[in-house]
Amino acid sequence: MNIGEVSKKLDMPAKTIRYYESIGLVTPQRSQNDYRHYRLSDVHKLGFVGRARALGFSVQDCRLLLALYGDDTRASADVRKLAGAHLAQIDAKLAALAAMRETLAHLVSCCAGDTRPDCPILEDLAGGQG
Amino acid sequence: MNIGEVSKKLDMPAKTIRYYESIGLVTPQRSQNDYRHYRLSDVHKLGFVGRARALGFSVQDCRLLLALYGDDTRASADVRKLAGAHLAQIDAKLAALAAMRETLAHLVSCCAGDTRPDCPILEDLAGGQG
DNA sequence: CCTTGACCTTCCCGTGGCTGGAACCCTTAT
DNA sequence: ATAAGGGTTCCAGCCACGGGAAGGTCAAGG
Repeated sequence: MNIGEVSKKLDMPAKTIRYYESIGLVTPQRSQNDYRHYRLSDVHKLGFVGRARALGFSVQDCRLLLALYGDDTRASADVRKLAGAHLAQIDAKLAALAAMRETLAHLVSCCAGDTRPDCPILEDLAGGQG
Repeated sequence: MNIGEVSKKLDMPAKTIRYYESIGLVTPQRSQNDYRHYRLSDVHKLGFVGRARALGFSVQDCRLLLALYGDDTRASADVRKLAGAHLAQIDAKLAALAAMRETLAHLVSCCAGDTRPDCPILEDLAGGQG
């Protein structure tokens, strides 16, 4: 398969696929005309990476996950540990975002939103906690 | 005030303060020795930006907010609109993150996490929905 | 045979919001 | 004289790509 076909099949930009090759994540063979030639196993790997990325794993994590996936002697504990760490990160991000959201929602609800200049949002940003 | 003093006072890296100058967000005067000299109003602006950033506003948004802040004839509706749009973005991010979290948490809970290689996390990443 | 158009290639720059580091200047104290 | 602790500039790098230029390749049609 050429890169365009893979791109369609996986709904993944060709640019992204080339990028993954450039960082040594999924390396296809080359045809005589120098076109990238993706075997089924390559396409499979790219799909794997795509799903892992959709779950928010970093590309580095994807590299590790791919290595674990290809290792028959892996311990599932290693995978779980990686995923658990990522989960913790997501939780932290969620907490931070939720806190932001609360503060911001409160400020927005306090703002009249009319033609007058008085605005508690700006006042809060200007004054800090005062 | 020199940059170091401002940095300490606002708990904001000097690098960041210089960056904000480089993009024309907060521009201090210069002393004779070419050191940046921050007046109270500059420090105030930087604090404003810091708090807006902590609420997740982009630097571009900060620029707009600063402009609104400095405009006596502003309408609070404009500020509210900006903040509301940002709030919607946060909500979208929260929803996406929460969905990720659910999927990932489920997978993690399904994984034995022992020395055996069998791992539903990898299976899911490999197989897609199958 | 030539062209058209769709594909592919490499390469370099830009994104956002900084951060790290090198190489150098200024001030003060010892 | 020198050392410490400010400050300055500029360049590079981070992450995970995306845009776009300049050019090679392939299949179909006139």
